[in-house]
Amino acid sequence: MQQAKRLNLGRYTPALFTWIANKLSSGASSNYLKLFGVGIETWRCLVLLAIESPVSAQKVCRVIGMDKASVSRCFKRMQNQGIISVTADEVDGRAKLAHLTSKGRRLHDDIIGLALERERAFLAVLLPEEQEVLIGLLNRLHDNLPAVEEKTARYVARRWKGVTLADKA
Amino acid sequence: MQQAKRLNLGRYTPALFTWIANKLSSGASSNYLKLFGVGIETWRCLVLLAIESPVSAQKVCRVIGMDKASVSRCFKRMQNQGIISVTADEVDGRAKLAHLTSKGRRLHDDIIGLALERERAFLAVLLPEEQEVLIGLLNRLHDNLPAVEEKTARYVARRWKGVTLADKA
DNA sequence: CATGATTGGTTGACATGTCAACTATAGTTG
DNA sequence: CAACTATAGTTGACATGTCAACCAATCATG
Repeated sequence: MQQAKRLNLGRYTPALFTWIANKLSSGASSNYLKLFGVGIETWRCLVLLAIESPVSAQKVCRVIGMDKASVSRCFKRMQNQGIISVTADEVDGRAKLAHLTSKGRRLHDDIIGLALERERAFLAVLLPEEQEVLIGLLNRLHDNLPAVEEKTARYVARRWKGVTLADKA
Repeated sequence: MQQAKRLNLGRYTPALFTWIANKLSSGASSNYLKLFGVGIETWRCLVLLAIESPVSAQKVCRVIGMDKASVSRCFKRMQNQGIISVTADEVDGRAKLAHLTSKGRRLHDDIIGLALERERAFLAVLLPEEQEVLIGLLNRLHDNLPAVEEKTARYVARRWKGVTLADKA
């Protein structure tokens, strides 16, 4: 069985996604840091807090796809900066609830203008219909991510069954 | 002038890109680390080395979009692991050239099967025509990234001219 | 050819992202 | 209710990604 020997970089979608996302995120992060003193993590939490406050760390993880370790550390930082206040959940003793403060609200309202401007610039090369197509494709691909890991695990089990790192060293 | 107060997360493309790319990359990285003892950075360099060897660090930066600091450290690691050998460029005394070793070639050929399997699983929810549309859109968006930073800089200069962090603290 | 600007690469510092181990509380079930 | 399991959050460790400062070699120009 002949195996493909090289990737075509211009058509290898994981690389394209990584490249685009990294440049977008790091550009955003460095702008937010310079102008507002907060990074992209805080901004992501702010986005959800502006939609729903109070909110638990858990919910942030589920909705924005951040790791719970990131959210935990980010909440602590935001609390120190006065962007959120934290209370215990009265129903569930394990959970903590983050409440957006007025300072946090102002910060959100400052950043959102820049965030939307960046998105406009990013999508400017696409026609409105193409933007709709893109959003639809992205959402379907996003929903498919769990299946990618499942299929990978099955493939690895088949193809590399019993092979360990030492065998290849 | 009324400003949008919240983002619609399901339609905010920077978030969708970040989410998809992070999950794809970290899933790939953890698989490559477990099975082959190398991370996603090494794999990215390997991809280019399989297409073109020898290659300079500079070229890797340009083609794959990695930062030169990452490439520099990655090359050093790969050299220690015997995946590449490094020679001086005879034409340009500053440049170093990375040559894929036979061990590196075997590693590449092992990983590419898994990488392609992951891409297949990822794209499985799209029809072939949709995959073509996606690739086209991604390439156009990718080419537009420099313009995003330029436009952002102009917007910041207009909107936040002379405002410093201290003013907002 | 001398000088200054540019380019390839290295390094330190730090932001971001992930995993795994751990604690504490909730829920489930015999 | 006791034992088990699941869930929310914290923390340490480390992979990845970026920037800025720096060195050395090259290039461009007067």
